[in-house]
Amino acid sequence: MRVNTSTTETIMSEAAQLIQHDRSHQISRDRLPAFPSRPVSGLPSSLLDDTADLHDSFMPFQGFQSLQDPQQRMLEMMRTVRELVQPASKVVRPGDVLYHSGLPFNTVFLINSGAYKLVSRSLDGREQIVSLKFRGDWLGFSGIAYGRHACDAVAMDTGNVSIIPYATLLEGCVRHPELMAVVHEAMSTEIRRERESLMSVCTLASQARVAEFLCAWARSMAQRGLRADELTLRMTRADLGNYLGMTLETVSRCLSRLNREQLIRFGERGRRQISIPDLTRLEQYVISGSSARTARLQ
Amino acid sequence: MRVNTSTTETIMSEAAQLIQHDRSHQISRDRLPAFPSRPVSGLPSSLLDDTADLHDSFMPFQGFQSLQDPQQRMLEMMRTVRELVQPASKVVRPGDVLYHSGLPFNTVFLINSGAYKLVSRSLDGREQIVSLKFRGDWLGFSGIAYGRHACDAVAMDTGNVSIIPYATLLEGCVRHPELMAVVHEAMSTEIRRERESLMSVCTLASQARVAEFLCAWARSMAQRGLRADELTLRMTRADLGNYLGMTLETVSRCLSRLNREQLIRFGERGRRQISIPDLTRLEQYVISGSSARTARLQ
DNA sequence: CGCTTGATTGAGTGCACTCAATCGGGGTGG
DNA sequence: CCACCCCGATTGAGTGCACTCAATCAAGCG
Repeated sequence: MRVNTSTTETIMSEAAQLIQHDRSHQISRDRLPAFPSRPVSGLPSSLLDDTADLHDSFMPFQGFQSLQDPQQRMLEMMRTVRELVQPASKVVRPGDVLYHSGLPFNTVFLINSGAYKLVSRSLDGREQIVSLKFRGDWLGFSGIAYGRHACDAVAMDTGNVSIIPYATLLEGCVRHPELMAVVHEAMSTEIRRERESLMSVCTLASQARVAEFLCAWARSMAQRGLRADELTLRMTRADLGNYLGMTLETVSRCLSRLNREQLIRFGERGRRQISIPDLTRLEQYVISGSSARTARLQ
Repeated sequence: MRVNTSTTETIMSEAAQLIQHDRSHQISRDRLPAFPSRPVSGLPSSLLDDTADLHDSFMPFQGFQSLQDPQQRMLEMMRTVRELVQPASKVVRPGDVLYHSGLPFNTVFLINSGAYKLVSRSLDGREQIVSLKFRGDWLGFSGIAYGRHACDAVAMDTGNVSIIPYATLLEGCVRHPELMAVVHEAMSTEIRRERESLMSVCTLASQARVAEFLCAWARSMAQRGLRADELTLRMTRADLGNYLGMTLETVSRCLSRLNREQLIRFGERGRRQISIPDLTRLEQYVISGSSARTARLQ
């Protein structure tokens, strides 16, 4: 990524920010293979031993961790919230803004349907899409910290969100520990995803980044029980490029190349519709295409 | 990346500015000026009105938001945790690993001193430093989501951490809502910082990225009451490059160039020690050097 | 029909990468 | 003590990927 230092006169090009592939989509951590046991180096073993046996004792709080199917878990989570909080809900249309960066924070949202983008702004006007959110995701957590929202939340499609005043949520958490577990889990998931985005942006070449983005979107859809082989992107190339940390031209070129290489296919209803004939092959491409773009550790 | 300073609303950028800059370090949100009221466009006003009056009612839960001085707030937060959880603590030495990615999650840590890096690994072996943590930061939140840690936490220096079994923390949160507020705030802060990192990587040219990293580190130190004009980086150029999404050679070149341009100065005790004669000037450089690297939105 | 917005593609350039050599400090052993 | 080595850091030379600029095309709309 290179930046261009031109003067500030252009328009809003600040976007470039992000990249990552799955930024806002789930990672299939569940598919994590049995983790190779690795010696815990450099750490007094007592540190880990101290707490190792607590695993069971805290399970009751873990909420939905025990459920295997992620989709089931999500539904369970949403049902829990509906029952314990009984939130109002709201229909949103494309372009609607749920909250603005800088405005006082007092509400979070749980997405029932639709697709949303979170846009951060820097002082000097750069804009960055920092996350994409879908059904089952929460909106607004980043505003807790300083009592003001940290970004804009913009609907990219018609959808529906539950409106949950933060005060109500906190009260619910106090009364119902299982709700607190749900909230913690959701925030933890959000932290994880941001990091995956960062990793994508930092370690993948542009075409692999686009490919991973598509993989992540597909997995995200699959996890929500939707079609994973026919994606309908609800974003312009500019949005995509901003999110992925590259220019819109590069996005376009990468998609064309992926199409040429048969890894994806454009749909009949415009080039925002993308079908993935073989997700495994696309995922394989990401791995093989992951060039060591950045400094190797160690 | 270039930003385009066109008509974009300067209003928000003020706020954004307070937010941004600092990747893994706290931002002083408290300095936020009275926020200019701005019409909330695109959203049915009822949506916001519904909850607007709740602001006061949830203040009691806000914990330390009302305290003005961030450093005071941090101390208050740490005192609260110590009182309500009474955690054990542990000394760590450079290279010690607090937890490994993939291992079962059951403990979080609160940093009393030292510097730590969080390293994520992808399935295909890529490694990425996703975050740097210091006194007052928490370690381990990302493990809540799937019951397994999402990254390695490695000490970069001698330090001390409080060991807090997650079960204990949850129990404490149930009993003491103010502790829950602290935890939520900490997680929210973590989400914010990850996003700031992403924005840096996506929108800044390499040299500005290095400069911003130094600014953030300096602010972070200042906020913790430490010297902000004499930084002692505890990382190799490779670590730095990995964190910033560039090669170690590029990091080296950027630092040399910043030194040549008098924006920084190398210390006597090696080139990992960096002094910043004029932080404001360095911050100015970041802003002016932020070219529109990526697709502009809209 | 012209205008606008989004997407694609081409041509050319430059920034950040790769490869590689050199330098310096800290530790070890002859 | 010095020679040696290893590791981290710096610097140079050259290359290539992703950027900028720009033209073209398609679709939607007044």
